[in-house]
Amino acid sequence: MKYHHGNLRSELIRCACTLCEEHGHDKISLRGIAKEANVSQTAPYRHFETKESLLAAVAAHGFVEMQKSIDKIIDLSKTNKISKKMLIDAMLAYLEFAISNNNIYEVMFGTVIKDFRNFPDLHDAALEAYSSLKSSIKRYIKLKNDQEYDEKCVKIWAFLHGLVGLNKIEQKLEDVPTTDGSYDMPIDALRAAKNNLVPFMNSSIDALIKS
Amino acid sequence: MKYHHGNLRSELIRCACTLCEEHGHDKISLRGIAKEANVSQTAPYRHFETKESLLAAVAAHGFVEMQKSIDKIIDLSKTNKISKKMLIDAMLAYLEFAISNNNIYEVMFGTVIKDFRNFPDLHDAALEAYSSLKSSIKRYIKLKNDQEYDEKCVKIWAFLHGLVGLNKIEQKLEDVPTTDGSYDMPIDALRAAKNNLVPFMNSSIDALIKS
DNA sequence: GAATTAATGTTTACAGCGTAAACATAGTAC
DNA sequence: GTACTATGTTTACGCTGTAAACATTAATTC
Repeated sequence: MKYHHGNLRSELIRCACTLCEEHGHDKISLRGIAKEANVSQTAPYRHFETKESLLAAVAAHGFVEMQKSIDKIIDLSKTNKISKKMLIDAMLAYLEFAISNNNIYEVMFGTVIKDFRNFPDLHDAALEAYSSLKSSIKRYIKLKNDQEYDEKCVKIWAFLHGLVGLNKIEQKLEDVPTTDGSYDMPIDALRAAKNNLVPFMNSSIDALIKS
Repeated sequence: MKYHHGNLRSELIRCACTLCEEHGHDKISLRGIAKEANVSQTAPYRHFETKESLLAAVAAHGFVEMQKSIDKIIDLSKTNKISKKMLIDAMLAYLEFAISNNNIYEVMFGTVIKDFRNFPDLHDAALEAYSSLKSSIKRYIKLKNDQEYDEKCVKIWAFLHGLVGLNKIEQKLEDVPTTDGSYDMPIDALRAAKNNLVPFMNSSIDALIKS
């Protein structure tokens, strides 16, 4: 094994992403990540000031990947109108990413990273995500002014982000018969929503945009 | 100082709530909580199996308090119809609680507690919160069947929960002029929403209920 | 009411953590 | 080739969650 790794920085991010998604950010250690990358325990400190800083890189990577998976549906380089189906599909892609990258989504939106201003890459990636949501809506519907687009963006993003959160809750409450023997209402309700996600999203998004 | 504390369990929960809200769940230690309660470092283990278990008690307490602050607006012991203003006020109370008890809300809805099934009190308190939201909506509007109420509940709860999440994001992106010198769009949008929260909520909740 | 047991406290101990400091090696600039 | 810088390793420290052994008090049994 040679003394210098050569590409340790990106290797650490890669390992951190893998381990984070597998075990959750609160269950992984810098030491574990270093071991995974086959370097000494303190090697990461040549590339990241703190653990938070490495997790910020994980979060930034997450925003970029999320963007990519949405871009597969809506080509952001174009400006032509998009259909409602396409918009809904993009929102579904958001949910799909959030749920199948649960633990990384947690790093992106949770309390691990206190202040994005300390991590310009992350800050930029997060803003990029917002502005692409906005331009999608602009291509879907004609509204009065920029402020109105922002308002719809906030409503829709909040709704999507909230659904992700509720999905996590569902998993925590899962499958416990209540004292009277029946199952829990919120779980059934969430399941029903998930099983009919397309019509569920269709009605909600439409309502929010027109509200 | 006497050897036995007498009421250590509830005192620990109280201290944990205070410290958690002040510093965040990831910045507090069992040892610190024990010190705050003037007992030895391992005394908490006579009342809580793990740190997670103590935080579960904090979360359960949070759900109960949240409920209380909503009950101040909607008296759950009654069943008469409620006005739209009252419903909106209850939602605002939810947001108010979530934001002014930021760090405890994080414990209630975050990833700290993996599985509510391990903590029956917490599990019950969380279900209670859902069912009171549902009964509020039932008293506000007449819908076809129970399933329809559940669907609206999920939509509204997701929306509220998402707004709380976005509010946290706003704080993390705060006040950074972008490269072209202007300020960030999502922040402005979120601020605008907060400054006009009542009409913002009015239109959104209405749209979701009717969607 | 004394003896036994259970509940609840303390002390000690351990491995794992983030990270600081000192040192080692390898690549780069002159 | 020599100095400098970047990037790696070793060692060390104080803090953490928590297990185990021990101490004290309260409750139960006879």
